[in-house]
Amino acid sequence: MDYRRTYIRDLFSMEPGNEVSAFGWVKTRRDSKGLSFVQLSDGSTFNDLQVIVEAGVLDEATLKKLTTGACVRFDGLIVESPAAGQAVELKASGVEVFGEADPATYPLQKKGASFEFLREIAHLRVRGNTFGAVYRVRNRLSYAVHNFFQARGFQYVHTPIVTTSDAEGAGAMFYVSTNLGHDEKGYTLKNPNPAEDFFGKPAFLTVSGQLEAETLAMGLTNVYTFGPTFRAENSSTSRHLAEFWMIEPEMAFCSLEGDMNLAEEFLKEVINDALENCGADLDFFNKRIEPTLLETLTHVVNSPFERLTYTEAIKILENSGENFEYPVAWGTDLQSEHERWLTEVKVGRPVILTDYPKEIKAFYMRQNEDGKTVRAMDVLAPRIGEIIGGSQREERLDVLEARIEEMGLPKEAYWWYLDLRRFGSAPHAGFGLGFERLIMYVTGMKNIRDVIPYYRVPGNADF
RNA sequence: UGCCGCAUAGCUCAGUCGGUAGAGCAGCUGACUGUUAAUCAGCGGGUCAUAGGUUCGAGUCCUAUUGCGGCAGCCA
Repeated sequence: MDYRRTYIRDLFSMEPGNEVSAFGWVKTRRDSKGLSFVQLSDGSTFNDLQVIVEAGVLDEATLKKLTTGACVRFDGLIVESPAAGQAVELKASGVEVFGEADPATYPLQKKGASFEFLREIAHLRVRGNTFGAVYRVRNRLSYAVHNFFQARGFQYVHTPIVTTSDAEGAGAMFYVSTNLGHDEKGYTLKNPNPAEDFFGKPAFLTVSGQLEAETLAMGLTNVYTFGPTFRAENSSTSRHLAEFWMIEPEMAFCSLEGDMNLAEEFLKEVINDALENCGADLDFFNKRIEPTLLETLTHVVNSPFERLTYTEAIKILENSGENFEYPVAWGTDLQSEHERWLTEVKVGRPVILTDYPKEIKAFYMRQNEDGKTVRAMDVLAPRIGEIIGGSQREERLDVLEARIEEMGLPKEAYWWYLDLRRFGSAPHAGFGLGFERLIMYVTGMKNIRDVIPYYRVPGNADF
């Protein structure tokens, strides 16, 4: 056996008459007098291969092993299908069963399992229609992300996953330590002093690669990261994970306008890539998960994003006549209900909001001339809310230092970040995009736990 | 972290006024010569999340705990 085999995806385009072998897992078997139909999947495409087993080809004992979940190789002939539903099928001449799956205990069935139940068997859910499709789209989008940036001369950079800088300010962090003992009572801290721990100081899992990506952009010009990120927030919602994948481009010689252009181009291109390359999967999502999916995605690809300043958005919300649970007022952050109304009701497609009050945004965002707002942008999308957050960065040393002091942040910790402004500072901008939220948007899946193979949330890190 | 909801067969669920457990699917046995969420007939399958309480009697009412989910905050 060799990895060079014909995937089931490729068998569908073969001429009838070809002698082939098909490897995969049995989805279902339907018996009729004289012949059996086996649906076989190898995950290479949404559609299953229909295998015809005529009476007498296999002995009764072998046929009985072809149950849902069993792993097999069928040998046979590609033939035109006489029935509707598929153009070609495999007429079996022989089979090898690699692994049986006891039907009495195999937990997957062909019908009606809830996503909540499937999360408990996350190691098997990939074999179902929905999760096979989710993971294929996830793969294609990953590829499209790299294509997008590489085609524009952006260099892929790897920022650290373990960091001793707790200064990003993007959220609660996981502590990293080797200072762990284990005895019959359980786990204990061996030494409470971080100075004697592995790194000689407290260390954490990264919450963002942005600050490090900025250093790399100040030398490589246009860069991007695409890697895992960790947030220890106790947030249990359908759109938060403790471990998620983030895409963070950073561009030298770029303003907020350029940043917005990149964000819009990016979303349109990768969504269009999925439309062109994951057709069967997206058809399934459109049929079974989110009935407006294809319409929405096509609309997003073909129409310009609405761009509003924060101040304009506040005015629109104040005049909306809507009875919001939380009041709208300049200077406070928009609530989920406000963002949803803007993007879902008012505009009906993605909205980019810019120039937020400096008090509700991070220290590194570039201050506007008015002294009140900063060059920040959020891209809001219907169904999922905030999908991108970005800004033009403050490149002026004095302004940045003043802001750090104003916010009471430890200036010493930012010595290397401030060096970027001391030596060859450049106007620059970037954004962060949660990859799982992008997948939710493209697939229509409602819960972020269902677009990553193994999800981590407060209280759950199984598998 | 706060608020709300849910927990009954392997899965998805019903269970009326508090009166002693039901269906579909899955599984098993069989029928059927083209099925594709196959169909048809039959069979087996339950500590009603856990622990207390109220009651003659609790799946049903009350309390606590655990698990899961939704929303909010935080954000991506």
